[in-house]
Amino acid sequence: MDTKKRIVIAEDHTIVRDGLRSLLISEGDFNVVGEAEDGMEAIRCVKSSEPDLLLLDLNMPKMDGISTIKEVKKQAPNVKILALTMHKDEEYILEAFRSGADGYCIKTSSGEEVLSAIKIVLSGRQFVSPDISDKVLEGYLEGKKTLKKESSWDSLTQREKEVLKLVGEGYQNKYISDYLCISIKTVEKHRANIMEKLDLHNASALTAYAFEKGLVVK
Amino acid sequence: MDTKKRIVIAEDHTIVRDGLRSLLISEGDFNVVGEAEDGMEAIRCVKSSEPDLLLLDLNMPKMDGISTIKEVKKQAPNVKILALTMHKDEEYILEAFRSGADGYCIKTSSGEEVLSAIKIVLSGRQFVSPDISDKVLEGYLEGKKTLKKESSWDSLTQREKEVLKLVGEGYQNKYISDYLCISIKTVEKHRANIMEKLDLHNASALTAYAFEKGLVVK
DNA sequence: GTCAAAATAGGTGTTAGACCCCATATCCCC
DNA sequence: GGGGATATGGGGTCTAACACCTATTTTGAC
Repeated sequence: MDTKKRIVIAEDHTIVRDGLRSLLISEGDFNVVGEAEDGMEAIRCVKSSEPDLLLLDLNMPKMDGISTIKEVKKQAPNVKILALTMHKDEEYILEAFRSGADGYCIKTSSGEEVLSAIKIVLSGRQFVSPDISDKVLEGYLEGKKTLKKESSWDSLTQREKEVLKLVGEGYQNKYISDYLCISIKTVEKHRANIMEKLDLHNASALTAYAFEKGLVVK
Repeated sequence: MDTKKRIVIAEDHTIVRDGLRSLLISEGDFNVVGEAEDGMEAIRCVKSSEPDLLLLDLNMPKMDGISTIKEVKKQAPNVKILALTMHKDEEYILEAFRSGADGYCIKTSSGEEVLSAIKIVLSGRQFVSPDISDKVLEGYLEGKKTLKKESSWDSLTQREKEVLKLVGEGYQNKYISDYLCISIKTVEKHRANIMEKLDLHNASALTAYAFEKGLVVK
């Protein structure tokens, strides 16, 4: 009889997937019973493989990570989900947990950390990368503040998004004020509000954010 | 006596790095003698560890992959370099090879493929992922087209690209000057030169350009 | 060995933007 | 009608960024 825990890996980058598999297998207690390259496939794979745990990269094509979590938990509530993200998506932590994730590792997590995260999650507890646990704790305690941050994008008003897009495209306040037919001071004010909401502090960072959010198309 | 080949892994995502290490070690013929989280560190690490091969992720913070390849090959010409990329940087294949890369794997490569790529490169031959080899061949044949492509981009010097990447990541001149161990005036000068060459006139525009060129990874 | 390009760095300004303060008009919601 | 969010503007200060000037050292090509 095999008491090894059954795991499905959902990760679109083959190299990374192979690396994760090697990591899990070398540990000894795990069996990789399925692999998926996008969210859809992950859902099908969980259905057919009936794993104990799904190791899920949140940044995959065809289906966003949050939706995938929700769908998996709906179809197979007993499958534990450890979310993994290679990018700067700390904002989605709360959303991931609310959607049903049991653990959350980020890009700075070590392989060792992922392994222990898997064990913790399989034991029924929750896991968050130490690097970000403070943030989440804050969020649970304070409630509003981090909730706002997590949905920081949603907290922006239409006008602010409009200004942000123009900033992201490299225009100066003077040009933006002319373009929108408002005072420079108003543009500056919008900018200040955006920066406060997003916790950013210079024009380059704003531009980078606009690109990350897909507000500016390259 | 240990005849295992010495390898340095340069990859900023710890999870991926750990996965790659596990993959290499499980194969049996390789020793991971050093690891780096950005280009600078990779260069230092190659210097001190004297590996047979550098497994180099091209998308890392603080220094672009091409510059890293050039610098490594300059300081240690005998070290083989297998470039690895998680993103859609097929455009840079030619530039990578021209800069001194010995092999090129993309995100769709399997662990197995990376292992065999390493062996091929160590044996003195070149390797390109089958998925893209056609493109490269085309590029070699047509020649000019791929080279001409981005004139203003090509007019930038290596140092300028390096500075541009840091600017694009949202760092200020002061930080950049400290990081590169040069005067803030020099950074300003580079910035001015870049802006003149690209006909851009503020930090946001520079950041936007860096993103468009894929210099900054989101 | 010469010459051009690249990288380095300093001086002296101007200006755009970040960070404070403040006020007003509109709108929607309870 | 009061309260909150939104959009609009103005005051000021201070610093990073930018422009334009100079000059040295290093590097590589010819």
